[in-house]
Amino acid sequence: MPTITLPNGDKKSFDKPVSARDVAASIGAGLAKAAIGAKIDGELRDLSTMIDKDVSLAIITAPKPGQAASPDALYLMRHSAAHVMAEAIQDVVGKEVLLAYGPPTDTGFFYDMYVPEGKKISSDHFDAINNRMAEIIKEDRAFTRYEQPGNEGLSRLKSEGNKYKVDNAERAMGMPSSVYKGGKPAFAESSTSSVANSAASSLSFYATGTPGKNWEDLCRGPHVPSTSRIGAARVMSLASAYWHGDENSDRLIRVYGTAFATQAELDEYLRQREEAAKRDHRVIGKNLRLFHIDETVGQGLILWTPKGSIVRKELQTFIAAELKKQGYTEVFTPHIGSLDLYKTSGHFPYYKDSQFPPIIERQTLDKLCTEGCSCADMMRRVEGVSQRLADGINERTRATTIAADRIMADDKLIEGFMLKPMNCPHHAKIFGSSPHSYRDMPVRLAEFGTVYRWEQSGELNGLTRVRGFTQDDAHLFCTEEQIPAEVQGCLSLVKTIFATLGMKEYRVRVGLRDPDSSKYTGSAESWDKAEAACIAAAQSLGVSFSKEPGEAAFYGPKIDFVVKDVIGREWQLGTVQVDYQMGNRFDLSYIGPDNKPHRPVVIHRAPFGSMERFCGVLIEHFAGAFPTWLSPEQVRVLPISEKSFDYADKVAAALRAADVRVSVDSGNDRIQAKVKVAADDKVPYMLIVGPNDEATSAVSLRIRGRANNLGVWPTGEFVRAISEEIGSRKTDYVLNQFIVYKKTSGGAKEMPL
RNA sequence: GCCGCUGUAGCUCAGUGGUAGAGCGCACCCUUGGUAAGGGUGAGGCCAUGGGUUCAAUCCCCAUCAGCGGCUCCA
Repeated sequence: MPTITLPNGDKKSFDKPVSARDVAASIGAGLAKAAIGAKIDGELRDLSTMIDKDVSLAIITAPKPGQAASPDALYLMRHSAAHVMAEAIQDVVGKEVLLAYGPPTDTGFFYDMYVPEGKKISSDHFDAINNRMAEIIKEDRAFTRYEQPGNEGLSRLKSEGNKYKVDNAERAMGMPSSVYKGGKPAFAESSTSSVANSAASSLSFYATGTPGKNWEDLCRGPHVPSTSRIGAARVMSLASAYWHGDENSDRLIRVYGTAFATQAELDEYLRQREEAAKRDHRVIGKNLRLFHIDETVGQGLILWTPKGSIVRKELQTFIAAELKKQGYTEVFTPHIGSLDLYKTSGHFPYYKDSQFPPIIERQTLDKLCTEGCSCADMMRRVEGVSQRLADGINERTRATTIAADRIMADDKLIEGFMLKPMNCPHHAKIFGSSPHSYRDMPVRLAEFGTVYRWEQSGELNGLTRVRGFTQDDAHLFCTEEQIPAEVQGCLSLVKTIFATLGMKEYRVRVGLRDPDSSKYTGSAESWDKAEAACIAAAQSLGVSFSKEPGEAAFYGPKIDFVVKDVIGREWQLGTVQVDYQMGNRFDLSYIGPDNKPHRPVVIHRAPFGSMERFCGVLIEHFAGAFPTWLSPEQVRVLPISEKSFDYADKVAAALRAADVRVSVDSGNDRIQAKVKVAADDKVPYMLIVGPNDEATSAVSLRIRGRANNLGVWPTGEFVRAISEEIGSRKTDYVLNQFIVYKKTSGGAKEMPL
């Protein structure tokens, strides 16, 4: 006698077990028709799932025309599409392809498969696979679930000779894998891949059609009722992946695909991908000559060309001005620091894998050579030192105070320098170089500081993942009471800058400590206060934020910024981190009202991450069409013919005098070609000048992407308007002024209001 | 770092076991023009680097480097 509670609170009672489909039908024929799955007590299940006890139930429906599919609906469709794709691949490429693991993802799904020697999947197969998928979807075969007792199912899988499925089954049944020998945690532990319920005394299979007759797969489900409910699906790309993500294990082919409720949505998704590809900052950066990466200089090292340098510098000037308003003081520090410094800070040897190796002093090198120390010896020595220091630091981090000199005295075998991986040690030394009273706090030291990190070569990517980058860094040395206000200040800075750049959508993640872990330094009481401050600050922003326990650094809670660009992609930028540890490591203090020394808390903050990444994100956000104040070239004057070159120069000189970045296209192309080129170069304003304009001391205005051939406007007025737009970092100001001008005046000779 | 794909003119890309082509860009000439490409001529390449196979390699094989797509990683 199950009683079923619906999402609106209604209850329905039945006198015998019913399927979710039956419940949908009892509510309405329309709902039953639209239903593709069910959420039973919060868990996504097949529509055919039988219900024999009291539960809460939500029917998952295919979206109505024009409506977006729910995440649950997409999940069902994509998980089902993975089966369809796998079947299609086995039809097209061969049954020898062994299936491993095929879950849905955020944007689609993939299926990892083992392709035996002699067989190959390539993009040449995509058309055939897509066609076969379309056929299967059209055949509208039912996804039919059936269960087999665990041992029976297992021996069946073993007889089929697919060790990957055997492994999945064994894991699902809570058994140690008899086939996978790797040491890494299994991906099969995630809920999407488990093929049985937690009890797992039986295994579930899904036939795409009739069991024993049609294609089948070991699978936990759930699925849509039948293949036609998938809507539209498509194979997207190939990549390699390892079994269990373990590089010592079998190499599998990962075939990516995606599915949507309708072909129109799939087409739209593909269109968006094209749009995103067009915005690729690496492509735009090359076309617009914004930056250059030269393999002779080194991977992941950015050469900022003149145009890109303007964008970066303008951005930096803007951020610096905001920092000044907030009471920051600017400092400069060198790009390297001695190893001792990083032993104190813990960077060496803690993070040695993500840093460039030490720069050894000539004296030390000479000494080592004289001793007959080979490179291998030296590496071992560095490793040995590293290990001992790491062990020592590990032990000591539990103590509330670590005397810097104790760590520094630990080992003098290796002396030298490191390219700095962070700016904080230098800043801590600046703070520590003079006495501080509580009356001076907080001390806010800001630096656009360049740091170097050893990113794995496969991670490097344009401007967004590099080995040398300049952080918009600052360290706020403050009292514990000042934490909330300082964190708040960091967030308001971010808000101002995002607002100016038109990045309206962003969210923050507040990383909190894992309550069950003891790896954190500092007292529970301090943590509570700092976490509360971070949460309160995030709340006050008025944007969405999430609390993420376990995501804090070991030395304090943090706030991460994730910004959404105009086409909806998210980018992780910078962080604000509260640090209780650094004051101890560097033995920093300020004198409190009690005339005794106190430890300052340090807030690290680089809200935009790095200038490199932020510029990369901005290039994609604006698709290279920067607002006027950021544009490398703000105005291009296009003379109609040689006759107007002198006048064009005069116009350009007037703009230049007003600090506008302007150039003159004095090529001998026709005006059409000059307009085309200026548009390709994404110059915000084109001033077309010919004899007519010269006669009236005017310019013919054309605005990038907004309006063509706006007609004439007095030169002086344009200079005034664009100066206003640039000075206030606005967009559209010139256009708006022009519209006002056109409305209120009859022609070019009159002045606008 | 691992796997796969790629590397030909400044850029985007064709192409061939007998040492190379297009379009754009660049230079020059004609054209002197009114809002998204006027016409012509020309310069420009050790075909990523190093080995090998071959009478002969840009092409086939191996290695290296770099880029791309993934995986893993990101204090």
